[in-house]
Amino acid sequence: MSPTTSGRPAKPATILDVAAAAGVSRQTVTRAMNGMPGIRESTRERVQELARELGYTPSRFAKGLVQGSRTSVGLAIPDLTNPYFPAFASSVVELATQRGWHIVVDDYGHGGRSGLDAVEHLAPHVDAVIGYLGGYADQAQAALGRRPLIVLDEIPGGAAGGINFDYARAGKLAVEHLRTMRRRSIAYLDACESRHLGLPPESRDPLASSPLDGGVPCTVRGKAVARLLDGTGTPWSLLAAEETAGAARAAAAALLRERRDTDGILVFNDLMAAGVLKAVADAGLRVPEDCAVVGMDGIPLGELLTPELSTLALDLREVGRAAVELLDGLLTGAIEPGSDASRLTLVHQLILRKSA
Amino acid sequence: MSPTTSGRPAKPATILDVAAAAGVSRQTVTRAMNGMPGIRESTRERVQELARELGYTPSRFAKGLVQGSRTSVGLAIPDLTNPYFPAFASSVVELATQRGWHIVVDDYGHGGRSGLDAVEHLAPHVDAVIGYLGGYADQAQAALGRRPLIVLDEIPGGAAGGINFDYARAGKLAVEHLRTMRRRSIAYLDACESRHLGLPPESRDPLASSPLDGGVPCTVRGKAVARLLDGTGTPWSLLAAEETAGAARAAAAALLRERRDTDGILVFNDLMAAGVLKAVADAGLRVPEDCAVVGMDGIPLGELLTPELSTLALDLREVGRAAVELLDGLLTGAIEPGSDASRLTLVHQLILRKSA
DNA sequence: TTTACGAACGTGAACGTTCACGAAACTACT
DNA sequence: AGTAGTTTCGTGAACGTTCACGTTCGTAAA
Repeated sequence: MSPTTSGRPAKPATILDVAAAAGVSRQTVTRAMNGMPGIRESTRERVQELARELGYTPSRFAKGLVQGSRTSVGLAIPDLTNPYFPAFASSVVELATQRGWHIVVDDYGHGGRSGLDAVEHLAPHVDAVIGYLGGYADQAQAALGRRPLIVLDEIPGGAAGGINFDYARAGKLAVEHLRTMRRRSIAYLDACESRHLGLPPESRDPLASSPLDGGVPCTVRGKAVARLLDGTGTPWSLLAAEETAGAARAAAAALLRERRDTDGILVFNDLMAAGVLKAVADAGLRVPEDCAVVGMDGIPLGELLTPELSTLALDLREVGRAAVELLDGLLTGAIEPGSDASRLTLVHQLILRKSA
Repeated sequence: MSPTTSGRPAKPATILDVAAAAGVSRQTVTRAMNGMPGIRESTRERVQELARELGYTPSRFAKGLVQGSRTSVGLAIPDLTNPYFPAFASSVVELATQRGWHIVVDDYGHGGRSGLDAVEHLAPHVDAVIGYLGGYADQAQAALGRRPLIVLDEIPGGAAGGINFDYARAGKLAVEHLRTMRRRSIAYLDACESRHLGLPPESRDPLASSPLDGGVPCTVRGKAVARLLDGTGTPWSLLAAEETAGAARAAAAALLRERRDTDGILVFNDLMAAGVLKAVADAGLRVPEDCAVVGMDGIPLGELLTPELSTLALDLREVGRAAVELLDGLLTGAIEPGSDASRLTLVHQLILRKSA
């Protein structure tokens, strides 16, 4: 038996319904519901009881209209299926909740949507956006008007704030380590998702999607790694795959068939590296003896793989913290949009486990 | 250079500011912004341009107040760090977005918060909630009043709708398979997080947290498995660990030290099973020859482990779809809250890969 | 010229809440 | 009893938008 007497789902009860039922005024109901002073305790209880019975829920619209917006923040995520993003999102949600913010999430990985689609979907409902937008940041900031936008990875000029990663430094750590290990034939497996290029899908370089030596890497981190590997003077292979473990596994399998001497693979991210680990095992090779594998991201999953994945790790909770604090500064006015203080660069740490 | 002339961040522009700037009325601005008919095309463009320059964003509160609530749905998640939940959330977000809904997410896994805390945090901002609440469902439904609540796993009577899983059937599949494999000494590793008990933390049974044979399993699926294993007549071990791979690894390590003959382990979920896989390898045993491992959930991660994890798999996208469609039915009135149509039971499928 | 009519645009009202006041009732002290 | 102070409660206004009308203007048919 439900506590409500009946099921007349017509109109939701308003504050006036409660006031009438209790024989008091709007304001008294407000005081009762919001724990405000200036009301007799017995009255408060009576009103609250009545409100419960009537199924009264204060309209968030009316409340927001008069009180101004409590902060509700959009979170644009390319793909919740890649453990990197939930790890990041978890940190953001935790810190946002601590501040009393609300997170409205959009995973734009399905249905051919872009980061811009996500922001446009989010825009009418939020006061700010944090997100991995894959190159649409300028247009996204335009869609948000004055409301702050925190872009992660590959910040263009237009966004209010953002966080970058130093891929040159990260790549250097990995490449130097692989050379210390005396690896002579290194490969880099890049991602070929168009969103990393920051251009609409149709304009991406088809060569970069080819399984082997597809011209130029299409991602920022790929470009950084390519520069480093070019600098070593030794030959190296470039390949690209979709940003999934399965696609990476297939691409690495092809690589190991065609370039038998490959003895070290640096991978775009940890999820893809997990696939590469599988491919090396499939080929009957040992990791790291026959072929070392280094991932990028630092997701917890890496420790569960066999062999445990060596990786260029980001402190994911720190990334989330930085994003939230940057946004906080922007919202309170402590940080000027577009200023130096609104940009931040985080660095990777080379974590050597078993795979390299 | 920003398109806006200056930086007077005082008050955000309203529809009246735009109307004044354009020399027209509120209503004309409304028509221009919302693609309504009855306005000259040249006027529409002029108003839109002006709105952009003034940084005008329609107040979602005022709009919501007059138009009524478009559906914004809360999603309460125990722990985004467990790949199961992002996989589920990804499906929910995708389908919700297709319907024009918005998802407000709360990960209550940190800071000692409960599923009820999450719902209470969400309640003032959403029209419905979907979530894994771990036993607080009745109180959560009370906090939501008339608004629909879809509870996953362990539905009590109070919630408007919910999805259950048939653990008896699932456990049967696993136990029968282990017995077919001639496993003589089976262990079940349960989770000991209090939220699975549906009781506040302080009231959980301390015995169940002990590493070995800690009395009675504290989760619903643990109870179902215990019943099945008791039915086999053969001895079996019960242990419990926190719901992380690391804790599961430690618990399984202890088990393998103290019960050397253990040759089959059924695990609460896939994440914990990943830890168990590690523990078995740590102990110098082979999977599945020396000790078989079966997980539960069916997360994609399982395929990346070595050996690949056999598991009682749910179709996670299907779980999300069911939740969204149930909520849809509740919101449109097609489904009566609490009716038979509002409850749903999904079944696991035994996927045999390499670990059993 | 009148009439009719549609296109383009404007105005009062309403949505449900809180804020800033003011009014009333009750208490305590002279 | 009179007065001051405090507690409890009520009322007009405002928040920014859309809805349901009205009004104005121009054009074409009568």
